[in-house]
Amino acid sequence: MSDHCNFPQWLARQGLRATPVRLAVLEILGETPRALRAQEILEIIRARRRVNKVTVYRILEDFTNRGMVRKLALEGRVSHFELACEHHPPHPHFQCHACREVQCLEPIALNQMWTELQGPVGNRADHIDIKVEGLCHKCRDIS
Amino acid sequence: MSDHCNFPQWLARQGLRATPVRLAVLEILGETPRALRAQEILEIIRARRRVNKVTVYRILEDFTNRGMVRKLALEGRVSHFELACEHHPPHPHFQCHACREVQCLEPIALNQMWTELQGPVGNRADHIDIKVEGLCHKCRDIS
DNA sequence: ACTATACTTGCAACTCAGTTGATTTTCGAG
DNA sequence: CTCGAAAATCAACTGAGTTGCAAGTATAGT
Repeated sequence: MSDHCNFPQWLARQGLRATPVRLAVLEILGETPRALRAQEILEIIRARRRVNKVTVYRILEDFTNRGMVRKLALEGRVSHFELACEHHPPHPHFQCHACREVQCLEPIALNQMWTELQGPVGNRADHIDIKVEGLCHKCRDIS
Repeated sequence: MSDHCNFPQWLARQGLRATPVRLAVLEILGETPRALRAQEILEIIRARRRVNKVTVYRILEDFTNRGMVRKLALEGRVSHFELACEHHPPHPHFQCHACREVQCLEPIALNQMWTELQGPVGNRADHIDIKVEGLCHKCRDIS
């Protein structure tokens, strides 16, 4: 995904220290072409170093609040995360109901839908999430 | 919402007994013009009669599997539910980030987006979910 | 360097929506 | 009535995510 981003610099601009765990979270999200669950991120980091899950959850929460990462509510209990850097603007997602993986789709013109969707007069829309469910090509080949 | 539906008949067609709790779940979802959390449904039923939460969760799960109810994954841990009867076709949702209530928006032409969004070649899209986040008119008035 | 301070991580215990399995109750056909 | 299936209940569990606090680590000021 966005290997274009300079993560240490990004952290510095946010007034955050470039600690190993924070860098690992950003790198993992940057390397993976799909949205990841917190637990997946945790496991990938643990393949390299010892980390406590609380640290990862707190970093993800912090990044989300700062708008560095987007937290997606795509299915029941688990959240998915993806980079929210300049090279990875908001876009629709595709979740396979077999493998549960979340692919990122190409961004589409949201502004247009925006006005159509505002609903009850007086509501202020801040954000649109589009999720497509189906069967991905990998799972389709298997079955 | 859909007071048009004959719930006992609907249950019969599904081969289910029209028990008080099942009817209550359908009536509550039918009366409320927004998607409800399982816990809200539970509390509303409990205002009328004694029920175990497991019963409500199992009924909601069963209805969801039968396609009588749609289960929405709109935010972290809690699911929202809404009737999926003929008078309540799929549609976008609006969630207020202040009161967390979920309003139902008017259905829009999904078929058109469908083809645009399929993403990687070979993926089969079965369903589209659109969620708008923002501030509802009620919360807007308060602030 | 040296300490004070703030920032970061770790640990253990907790929360809470939702689930499981086994048991009891209720209902409807015969 | 009564027997078997469907439905509801109970208690105990699951697991992603949280909380509070202690311990460790980096940074600024002297």
